[in-house]
Amino acid sequence: MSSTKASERYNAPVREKHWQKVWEERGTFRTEERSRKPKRYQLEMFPYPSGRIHMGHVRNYTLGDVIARYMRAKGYNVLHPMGWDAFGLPAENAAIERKVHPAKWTYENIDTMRAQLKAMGLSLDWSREFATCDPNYYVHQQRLFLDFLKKKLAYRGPAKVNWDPVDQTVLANEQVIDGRGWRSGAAVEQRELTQWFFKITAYADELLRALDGFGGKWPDFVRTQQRNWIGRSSGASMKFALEGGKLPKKLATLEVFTTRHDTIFGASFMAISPEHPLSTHLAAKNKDLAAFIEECRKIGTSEEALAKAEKKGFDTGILAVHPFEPDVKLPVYVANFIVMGYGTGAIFGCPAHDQRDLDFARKYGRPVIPVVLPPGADRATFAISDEAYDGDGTLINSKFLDGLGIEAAKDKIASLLEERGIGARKVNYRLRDWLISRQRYWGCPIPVIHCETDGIVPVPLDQLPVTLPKDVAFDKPGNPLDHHPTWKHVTCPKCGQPAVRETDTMDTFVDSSWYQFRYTAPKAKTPTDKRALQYWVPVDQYIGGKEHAVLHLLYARFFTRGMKATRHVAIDEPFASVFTQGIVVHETYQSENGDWLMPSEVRIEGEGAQRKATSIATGRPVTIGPIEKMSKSRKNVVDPDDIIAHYGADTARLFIVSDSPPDRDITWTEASVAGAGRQIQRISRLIDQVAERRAPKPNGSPPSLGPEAEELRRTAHKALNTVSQSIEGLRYNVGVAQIYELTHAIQAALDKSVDKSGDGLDWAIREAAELLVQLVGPMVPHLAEDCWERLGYNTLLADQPWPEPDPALLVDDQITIAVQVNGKRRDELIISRSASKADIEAAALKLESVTRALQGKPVTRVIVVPQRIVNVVA
RNA sequence: GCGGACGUGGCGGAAUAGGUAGACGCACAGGACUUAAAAUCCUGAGAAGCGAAAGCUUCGUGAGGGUUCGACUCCCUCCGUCCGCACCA
Repeated sequence: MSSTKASERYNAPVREKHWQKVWEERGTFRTEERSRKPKRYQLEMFPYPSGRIHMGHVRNYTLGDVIARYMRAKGYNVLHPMGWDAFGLPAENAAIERKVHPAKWTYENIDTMRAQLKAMGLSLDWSREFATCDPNYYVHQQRLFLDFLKKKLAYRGPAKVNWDPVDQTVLANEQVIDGRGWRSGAAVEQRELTQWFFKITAYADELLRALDGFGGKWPDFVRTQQRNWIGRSSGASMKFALEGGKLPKKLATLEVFTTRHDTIFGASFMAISPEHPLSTHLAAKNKDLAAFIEECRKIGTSEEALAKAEKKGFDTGILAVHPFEPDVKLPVYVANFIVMGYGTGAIFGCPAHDQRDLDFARKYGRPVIPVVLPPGADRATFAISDEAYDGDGTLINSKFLDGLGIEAAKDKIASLLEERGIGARKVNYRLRDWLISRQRYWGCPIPVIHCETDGIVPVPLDQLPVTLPKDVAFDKPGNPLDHHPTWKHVTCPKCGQPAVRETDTMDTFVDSSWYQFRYTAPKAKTPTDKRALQYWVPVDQYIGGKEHAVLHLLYARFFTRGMKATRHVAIDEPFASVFTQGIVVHETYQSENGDWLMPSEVRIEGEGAQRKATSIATGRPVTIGPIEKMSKSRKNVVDPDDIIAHYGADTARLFIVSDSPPDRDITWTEASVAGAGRQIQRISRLIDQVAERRAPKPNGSPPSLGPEAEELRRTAHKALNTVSQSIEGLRYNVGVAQIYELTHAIQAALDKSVDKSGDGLDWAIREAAELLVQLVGPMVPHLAEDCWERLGYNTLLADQPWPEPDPALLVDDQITIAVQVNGKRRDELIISRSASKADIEAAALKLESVTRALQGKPVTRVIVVPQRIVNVVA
C-alpha cells in the first residue's frame, strides 16, 4: 500500500479499551426508563460464577449482543441486562476443598467475570446487574415462595434421595459414581425424606398445550423434548383383586395404570415397584424380598440408571385375578424397572406387545400370548420371537375383543371397567412435581418455621429475608445450616414457643425461573413492578445452551404461571422466542503418560496426516485426540482473556459469528481465530484507504453513476439486505460471508479507479464503505466505531440508525438460469428477469449445448420455472 | 435403556415453498512485492477421466432403497456422532 497511514496496523486491544470507556462514559447502553420507542427485551442465560468466563459464555453473549446492537440501531429501546446465577454446589465444594467461604468465593468470581465480560464490549446495561445470592434478590424469592405456599403450589411430601452415609449428606446424581459417593467413596443408599415440592403437575396440560403456539419461535427439538418430558398419555386405571396371602384390606386390590388396556388378554404377569406399599408390606415378613428390594435401591435414583439396569424381578407368591377371566391368575413380581413415581407404580405385563415385558417374561418363563395381529399376518403362524410387536393390528386370542381394532378394543375395555367399577379412563403424565428441597448451605433459605404446636408456619413478610448465617463451618459432614449452633432456633411467630427454621434451601433452578422479570425492575420493593413488566415482558429473544431445553425452560414456564396465579405477573409465557446455541469444541491433547495438556501448552506442526504435536515444556510428542466439548477435565480450553489480550475482543466475536451457524457446535481452532484477526485488519486498512480518498459523503441522491459504480452499489445494498436478514434469523455466518464479499468489491473498486471523474465511483465507494462499517457494527463494534471516526464522523456509530437498502438495487434485470436436459445441467442462460415461459423455452431450445445433449431425440416435454430453471425432457 | 438432534471438498460451512451443489472463510499450491522473511495483494482448485487448448464426459451432499422432469432438500431402512434423562448449572 502506498500510504503510510493505510499500512498502520489496527491496535485492537488499545482501541477497544478506548471505545469501551467512551460507551461507558456516555451511558450509551443504558436502557431508557421512560421511552416512546418500541421495546425489545434481549436476554442471554446468565452465567454461574464458576471462576472465569469460558468460550461458551463468549459465544452466548456475542450472539445476543449482535441482536441487541442491531435492534438498538433499528430504533428499539433495548433491555439487555446481565447478572449472576450465584447459588450452587461448586461454591460449597470450594468451601470444603479450599476453606474459602462460599460468599467470598462467589463474589470474587463475579468480580473477575464481570471484568472479563466488560472486555468483550457487550452492549449491556450494567446498572441492572444483580446476583441471586444477594438477600436483596432472594428476599423476593422467599416472598414468592410464601405466596406459592398460600396457593398450595408449594407443599411437602416424601421423596427419595441419594444418601452418603459417610459424608452424612444428600448427593446429586452427578455426585454418585458407580453407586458410590464421589468424595467419600461410600456405597450410596436411598433414603426417603420429607421434601418441598412445587406443584408443576397442576399445569401439566397447560404447559403442554401452550407449546403448540411456539411454532417457529422456539426450536422444534425443545418443543418435542418438553412434550415428551411432560409425557401425557391417556389410558385406563384397572384394579386387580389379589389372592394368596393375608393382605390388609388396603393392599388386597392392586391398581395399575395402562395405555394398552386392549392387550389385557395377553397379560401374563403383574409387576410392582420395589417402593410400592405392597412390596414394603411383604418385605417385612420376607427376608429374601427385603434383600431384593435393598439391591434395587442400590441402582440409584436416576431414570437412566434404572433403565440401563438388567431387568430383574422377585416372585412374591401373590396372585392377581384377571378382571375378565376369573380363572386366570397372574403372579405378582416386584420388579426393578417399575418406577413408583409413574402411574400407580404397578403394571400388568403383556410380553407380546411390550419389549420390556417380553424381556422379563423370557427371563422368568412367563407365557407370551399375542393378542394383536399385524395387518396381513397369518393368525395361525404369527408368533413373537425376541421382538415385541407394538404396531397396529387386529385383536386375537381376546374373547369378546377378537376382530376389533386397537382403539375400539381400548374403548370397550374402558367402558366395561367403568361399568363394573374396577377401573376408569385416565390421563397420566410422566411429569413429576418439582422437588425443590436441597440440604445445602449455599442456596435460598425456604422461609418457614416448624413448630410443634402450629406445624408449618410461614415466616411473616416483615421478617423477610431469612438470610443465611455468615459463620458456617464446612468441616463437619451434613448440612451446615442444620448444625449451625443458633441459626435455626427461633420462636414460633404464632405461639411464641421455641421452634426451628426449615434448614432446606431451594434448588437453584428456582433462582433462574424468574430472574428475567426482576431485570425489568431490579430495585423494586416487591418482586416485580407492574408498570415495568407491562412495558418489557415477555423476553423477545432468549438465547442459551441446548442443555437447558427441558428443565430450566420448563421450570421458568411453570414459575411464570405460578407468579400469575399469585398476581406477580400478568402473562403465562416468559420467553416469546428461544434460541439454543451449539457448544464450543476443541481438539484434545495428551502427553505420553496420559496427562491432558492445554492447547497453549502444545506446539502443532505440519498438517493433515503429517500434523504433529509436541509439548512446549518438555519437547516430548503429544497425542492429538478427538474434538470434544471444552472442559476443564480434558484441559482443551482456550482462555478468552488470552484471545482478547492478543487479538482483541472483536476477533473473538468475529470468529464466533463467522463460519459456524449459531445453533451448531463450533470448533475452536487457532488458525480460524488468526483468520478472523486478519479480517479485522483487512477492514481497517480498507477504511483507511477510503478515508484517504476524501470522497464526498453520500448525502442526498447519488450523482450519475458509471456501470462499475452502479455494480458496487448493488453489491453493497444486497449485502445490507442479507446481513439484516441474517441477524434477524440468527444466521450470522451467512451475513458475514456477504460482508466479506462486500469488502472484496470495495477493494476491487478502489484498485480500479484512480483520478477518473464523472463515473461516480468515489461516491459509490464512500457509500459502500459506510454501509460496510455499519453492517459490521453489531459484530465487531469497536472496530466499527473506530472506522466510523476515521471516516470523519464525530458521532458514535452505536447511535446511528440502521441503514435501509434501496429496493431498486436489490433486483437484477438480467438473471442467469440453469438449462437442464433430462435433469442434468448442460448450460446456462442469461435472460431478462421478466422473460416469459415461452421466451425461456425458445431460448433454451436454441442452445447448441442442448441440441448436442439431445442427440437427436425428440423433445417430449419442457419444464420451465421462470427465474429458476428450464429442463428439457427427451 | 428411553427421548431428541446432527452428518455436504483437506477443514468450517453456503445452497431448503424440490430447481446451476460447494457461495464465503480456513488450510494448500503458484505468482507479485521484498536483499530476505513477515505482512499484504493476485490467481488456482470436489474427485476421476479425455483434450495442445478453449473445453468436454462421468461420479459426487454418512450408507442403501424409493417418489419426481429434477432430491443436500421429501419418504423408508441402516450406520456414526452429539445432547437430555428430574439434586451440575
